[in-house]
Amino acid sequence: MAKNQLTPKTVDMSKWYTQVIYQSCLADYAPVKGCMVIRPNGYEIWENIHDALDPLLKNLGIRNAYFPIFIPLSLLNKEAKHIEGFSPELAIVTHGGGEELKEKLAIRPTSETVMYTMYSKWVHSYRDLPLLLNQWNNVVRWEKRTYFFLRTTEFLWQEAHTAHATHEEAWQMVLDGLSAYKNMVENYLAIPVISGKKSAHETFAGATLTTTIEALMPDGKALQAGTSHDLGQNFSQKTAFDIAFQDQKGNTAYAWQTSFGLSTRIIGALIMTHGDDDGLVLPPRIAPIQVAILPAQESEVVTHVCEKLAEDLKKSGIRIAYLSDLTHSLGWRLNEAEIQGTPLTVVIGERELAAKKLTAKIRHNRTEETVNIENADRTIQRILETIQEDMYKKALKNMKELTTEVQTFEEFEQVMKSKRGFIKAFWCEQESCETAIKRETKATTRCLPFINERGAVSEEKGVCIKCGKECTHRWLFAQAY
RNA sequence: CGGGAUGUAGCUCAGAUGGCUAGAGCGCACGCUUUGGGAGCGUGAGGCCGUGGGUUCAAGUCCCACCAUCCCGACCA
Repeated sequence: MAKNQLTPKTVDMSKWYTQVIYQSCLADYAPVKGCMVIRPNGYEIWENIHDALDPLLKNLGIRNAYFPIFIPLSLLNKEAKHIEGFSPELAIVTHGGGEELKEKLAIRPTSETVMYTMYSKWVHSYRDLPLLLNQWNNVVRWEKRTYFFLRTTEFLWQEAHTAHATHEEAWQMVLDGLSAYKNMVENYLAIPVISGKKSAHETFAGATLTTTIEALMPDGKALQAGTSHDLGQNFSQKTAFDIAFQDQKGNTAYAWQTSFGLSTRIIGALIMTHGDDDGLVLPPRIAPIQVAILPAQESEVVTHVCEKLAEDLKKSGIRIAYLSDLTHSLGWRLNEAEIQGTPLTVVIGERELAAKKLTAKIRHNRTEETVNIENADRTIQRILETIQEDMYKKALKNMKELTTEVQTFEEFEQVMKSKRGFIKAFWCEQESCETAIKRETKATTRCLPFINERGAVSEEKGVCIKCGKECTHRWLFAQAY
């Protein structure tokens, strides 16, 4: 009874979303416009994302480093499209130490320019390549409108920046980075994604090509979950950052570069994808607490069994919370675990001890299982794995149900007016059609899906749904977050 | 930056046509009784009624300005 009344997810997802975040203490608005405080419950999710993704990046040979938060404006100006893309959303420091600065400093909206200034100093020979660095940091983009996790003025992310001797090698890194994201998002966050390349219009400011992983939210809007860019030689050329080196033949060459990032935005996707009308639901591999253990009564035997289980689970590397405060009723504690999105809650009381079974409550599908007390830790581990799989399957099923292939613009409009979701449609790749579709339906191109890990796309014969011109690519459209 | 709305207790909100000591529910603290789905009763703490100005004998209430926040658009990860 009287649990905090959440707006049902299907009624108003945006209200639901904000309420879940407050209820679960993930974040709060900060006393700075557009900024949020990430509270421990939210930050621990981010730490787990870090712990899952960081080794995947290290496997690609990427090492972590740290570059300054301040970027002299002159550096940002070196790549024309880059500055053009970011200047409207820069925060700029004009004073320091009580004096007006001779050169104003931007707070980084992304670190290409500071990092590549250094890359230019460090790269002289083909032997210095590849240079593969990443940083976990904060960036600031002065957006007009903000939304918890999805769009805040300051956000946390990881940005990897690599420089290579050849374009082939760089392109492989673009794909490897994207695969690392897909791997992490699907296997840890249990969110299915579509990877592909962005249209010219949606390409990152300063890149020659942008690849993306796109997730679909239950309300039928798409969320860009991570991007990986082929920067070509746009930043390395002599007129920009001059990342030049001598190749094996002694000729001067310019580095081929990539950059890729994944932000705290993904936590928004996590909340929306799995949450339900009772609040947050987290997949086990990312949940700060994987198992909550609740004693139903205060008795020596019950306490003993609980503590033993807690110990065993900890030994198996499972993150547990022992909710033993009996001044809170069992119901209160069950709700508490539920609100935190804890994947599995184990209740142990006299009833359980008499039957030599534990009651295991599974959050995401609201079911209950009884588990032998003997070797319960192993059974629980298995259940957690099943939960992880089931949550992914459920999300995948939802994504498929919300994906429609259309042949005509009328069908396209129809889908956008009803269920939205991903729409697969032929597009001639001209910006005029892309803009017109967006204006008339709110849908934008999300990507041209890859059909394999090497970034291949399928070629088919068709006609553009907007202009009717013959074309060969079926693009993925959706209204974007 | 355009359109709409809202600022009263920690939270959600009520305070109609101005009127006496500003209220409720939830939450919080304490006590007793409870403990298998947010328990019950009692007591209590907690308010520059967003800010500034104006009208008036009298303003939470009316007028003006400002500030802040939220929602919807355009910009964006």
